[in-house]
Amino acid sequence: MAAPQTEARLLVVEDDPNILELLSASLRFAGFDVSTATSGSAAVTAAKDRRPDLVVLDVMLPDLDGFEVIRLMRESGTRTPVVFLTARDATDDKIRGLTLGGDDYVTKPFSLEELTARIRAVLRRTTSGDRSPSRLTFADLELDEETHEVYRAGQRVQLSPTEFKLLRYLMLNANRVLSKAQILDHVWNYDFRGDDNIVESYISYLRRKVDTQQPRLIHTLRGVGYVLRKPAT
Amino acid sequence: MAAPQTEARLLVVEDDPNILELLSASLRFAGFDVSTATSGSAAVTAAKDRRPDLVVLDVMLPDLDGFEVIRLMRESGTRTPVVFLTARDATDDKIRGLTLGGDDYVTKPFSLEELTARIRAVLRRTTSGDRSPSRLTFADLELDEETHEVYRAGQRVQLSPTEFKLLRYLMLNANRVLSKAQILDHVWNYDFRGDDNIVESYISYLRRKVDTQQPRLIHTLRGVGYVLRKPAT
DNA sequence: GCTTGTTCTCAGCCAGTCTTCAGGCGTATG
DNA sequence: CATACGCCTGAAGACTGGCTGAGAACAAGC
Repeated sequence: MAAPQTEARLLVVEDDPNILELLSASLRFAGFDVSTATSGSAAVTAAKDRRPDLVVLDVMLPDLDGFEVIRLMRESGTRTPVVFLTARDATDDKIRGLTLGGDDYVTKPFSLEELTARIRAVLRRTTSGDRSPSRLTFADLELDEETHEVYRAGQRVQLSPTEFKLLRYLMLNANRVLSKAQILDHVWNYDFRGDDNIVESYISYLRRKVDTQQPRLIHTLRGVGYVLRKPAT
Repeated sequence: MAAPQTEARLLVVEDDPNILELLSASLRFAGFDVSTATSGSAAVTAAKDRRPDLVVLDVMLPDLDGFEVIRLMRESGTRTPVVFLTARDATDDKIRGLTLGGDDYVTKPFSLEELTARIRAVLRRTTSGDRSPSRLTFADLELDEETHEVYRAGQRVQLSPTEFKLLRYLMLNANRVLSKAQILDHVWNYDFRGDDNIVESYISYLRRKVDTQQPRLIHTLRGVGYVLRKPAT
């Protein structure tokens, strides 16, 4: 994935080895410079040593919880932004107010699209003083990551959350062929256990909503995948 | 086969001796430097010792499964890309997330063409940052491995998946005479039990689609095989 | 609670694709 | 020159991948 924030340094803190592997593999592949820690105390040390631009932090850790980790990091003067990973139910008071400091959180199970979008958004806010585009464009398609508004040829189009995530993923990877497996891996939650056909369904929905007019932008490559691109290239 | 990634070092991990033999022989012939392992634990050791550029890894192994192998390899710091071999049906839990780190998978039974194409694609993506050509050319033939687009003399030509694989195989082996048996072995799935005649059929289809104009590039050597080459040689 | 929108599954359908078969043609060989 | 063999190709039928409508399952808001 051609992430705009290429080379930003992330510290990923997560004790479940499977999820840690999932995260670090995909964030690295997305162009981030990733280091990892599997406990709260290791995280505090790593943050001091490596000075990451952003921390991805599971709130449930074996030793300290995520909020403790942040407090310790802040006490040593670091003002690193954080994206928290929390369980679905966590209506915890603690989660509240997280977004106040420019931080954000994502609930498990998340999709990688979701997480990387949040990371990008937080980095956008905190680095380079707010002055970066939250708007993706491709041909006459426009997608605003902040407001979740989508326009085709200037016309506003209403998308459901999944449709939006799928379109964003296609736009971030415009002109790149994406297999159904890749789309499933990135756009759907990591615990989704269904078949490929759901991708076909959502591609179908998207086409109906954003690709009814010429020129067609969403193309099927039979046996290979889908690609967003201008025809006749 | 004149693979672009000649000399890349592969580690092939597969417990079925027949398939292992098939794979290592043909990948060696394709120009890769191949070492092998027949169990998960042997694979981990071999990866540490030999530092391959890519691992071809059966997910069904007698001792550890493929995912365990990867995790152990990653824990010892290796960031080697992987192409997994999986059973067709395996919509299995585990298969999800495989494409996240730039890795890929091929379902059994595959064709060798399929597998080497995936290996090349993964190496292309992971080594030397993405911008290497996915385009094969021979004379006025162009074939894009990523988008599956084919041009003859600048004209776009539509090919079916099998036609595409056959042409790619011919192009990768331009100027080399290929017997029908060879073509069958490389382009068709290894469990294909059919007649040579299907190769003739597909050569015929290909000629109709990409070889209608002068100079003719696909030549028959009666009793021997086929060859892609410029005439008057 | 109910309503509304959304997610996901399922099954039917269609176009395109794969595979087989058989007849015809050309070339090599006696 | 006759024959056999290899190759080419049209036709036909089976099969498959992808698209979509219908609806069940679920969640969110009222």
